[in-house]
Parts: sequence; structure tokens; C-alpha cells
Amino acid sequence: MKEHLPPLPEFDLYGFTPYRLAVAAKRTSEELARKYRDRFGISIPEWRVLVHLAHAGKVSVRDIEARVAMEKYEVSRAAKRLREAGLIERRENPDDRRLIILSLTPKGREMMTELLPMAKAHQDALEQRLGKAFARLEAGLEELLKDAK
Amino acid sequence: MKEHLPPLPEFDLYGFTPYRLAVAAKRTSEELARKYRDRFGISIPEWRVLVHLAHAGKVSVRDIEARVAMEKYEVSRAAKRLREAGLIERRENPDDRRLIILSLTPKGREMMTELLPMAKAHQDALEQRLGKAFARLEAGLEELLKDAK
DNA sequence: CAATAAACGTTGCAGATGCAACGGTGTCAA
DNA sequence: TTGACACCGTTGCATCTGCAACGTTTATTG
Repeated sequence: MKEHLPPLPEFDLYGFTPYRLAVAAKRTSEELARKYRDRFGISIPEWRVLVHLAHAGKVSVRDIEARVAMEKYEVSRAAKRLREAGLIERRENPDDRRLIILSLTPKGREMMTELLPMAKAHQDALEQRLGKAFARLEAGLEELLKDAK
Repeated sequence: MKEHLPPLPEFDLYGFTPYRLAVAAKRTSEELARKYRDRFGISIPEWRVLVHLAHAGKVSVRDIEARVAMEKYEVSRAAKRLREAGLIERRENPDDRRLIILSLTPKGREMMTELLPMAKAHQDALEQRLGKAFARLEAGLEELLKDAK
């Protein structure tokens, strides 16, 4: 005997943008993240810190936090692991002793010379695969990310 | 004295699509996820299971896994919490006793009648905010997600 | 100057997550 | 029929994560 319940509102999960973005994000980073992990033993938070250091030179936790969409405790912990791995080093900032100065070690720099081209190749492959849709995706993301603090 | 090291390859994190997608995904789901949590006490994995059950009726863990981009252990644990909260129920499938049948309880249904319109409103607001960029974003996501199994 | 507030980075804790392995069930072929 | 194999859902374990609170240092206020 069939039950007759008031119908639920229609809702299509596959058309729900936050869901689609989550799946897309996971899918695009998973493959590369695995490569980082297998080849270099680093996680995504660590990767972000490294990339920012490669680009910015010497920065504080606070700088990184603001720029790579991480909370300060994430940066702090990622930096700790990277220090233990000998990839970055940490000094006090003499002008403001609340701040620290993070920078790549030679070993870290060396790793980045291999890692960054991998990331670039990944990006190129993605653009190629998406073809014309890539520009559209980027336009949409641009708008979505722009007024974000 | 300045150090003269061989320069690292240029790489722009802010133009790196996996990074942009990750930030966009986090940002778009965070606000809503907080609302789910505060209002209903459920997490994103639990939310996905609920939405699928609201749409599909009675399904197994395996069904959900395939359709909402979750691993089976995530589904299993989400279902466990939802059962403890009295929102879903679980029966054996008599035709194949390896399978289980998950479905919403009346309490779960009732919650979804409130929750789904919230999600819909969130989606509408997002579309409105993005304006013309929304269609572009969706076109890009469509291509990105399509050949994905 | 002293007292209070704010900023920075770290950490303890509880809960979530990813992985691999498990027990139970069904399938298929010898 | 029986044995090997595949599938389903669950769980133990180690690790990761989010949150709030902390100690230290600097800025602000009276």
C-alpha cells in the first residue's frame, strides 16, 4: 500500500552551484595532490605555503593567511611540518617580535624548481581539455571571487 | 649583501584553476553550511545524503556513493549520525541482504520541507549576484564535470 | 607612565577524515 | 555442492581539521 505524503519541494542537487563547485574543486586538485604527496610528501596546505614563499620571498604567517585563503592555524601547522622537513626556515622579525619570517631553504628552493613546472603543466592540460569552456569558467570564477574580501 | 640564486620558475597561484575552484567552493558552501549547522545541526556530508534521499526515496549506500560524489565510508558515517538523530531509517533489503535501504523518517521529511527552500533561496541569491557571469560559470563547470565518471 | 586592548603565532582538545581491512552476503565456475 | 572471488557496508587507526584559548609582544588610551 502506497503512502500518500505531501510532496517535498523539488530540488536538484546536480544543479546546485556550491555542490558543483565542490565536486569540481575536489576533482581538479585530487590528481595533482596525489602527485605532490607521492613525489614530495607534502599536502595541499603545505603546497600553498611553499608556492607563496616561492613567489613572495620572506613573509609572516599573517601575510600568508591573507593571501592564500588559509586560516592562521593552518599556516602555522603547515609551516611547522615544512620546517621539520627542512624545506623552509623561520626567523624572528627584529622590528616586531610578534612576527616571524618564513623563507625557503636551499632544499626547499630546489624542490620548487621541480614542483612548479609540474603545476604549470597541470594547468596547461586543464586549459587544453576545457577548450573554449575554460575562458567561460574563468570569467565566472572571477566574478565569484572578486568582491570576496 | 644580496644573495644571487637562480630564479624560480614563475608561477601565479591566483591564476591556478584548482586553487581558484577550491576557494570558490569553500566560500560558496561555507555560509550555507553554517546555517545548516546552526539551524539543524547537520554537516555537509549529512546534507548531501538527505538531499539525495529526498529526491530518490529509498536507496542503498552504494547508490548514494555513486551519485553525490562521496566515498562509501562517508555515506556510512553520515547515515549513522542521521539515524541517531532520527532523521532517516534503515532497513535490510530482503532481495539482497548485503544491501540496506535508507529512507527519510517523517521527522526527516519535515526538516527537508524547511531546508530545501533555504537551499533554493541560496542558489537564487548566488545566481542573482553573479548576473551574466553565472551562465558562463555553469558552462565552464559543465565541461569540467561532464566526462567525469 | 600605567593599564588596557589588540595583534601574532601556537597549541590542546574534540570531532572529522582517509585508508585499509574486516565480516557477512551473493555470484560464478569447477 | 563447494570453493574462490566480488560486492556491500562498517569500523579501527592514524592523521588532519576547526575552534577556542593561551602566552608573548606591541599599540592605544587615560
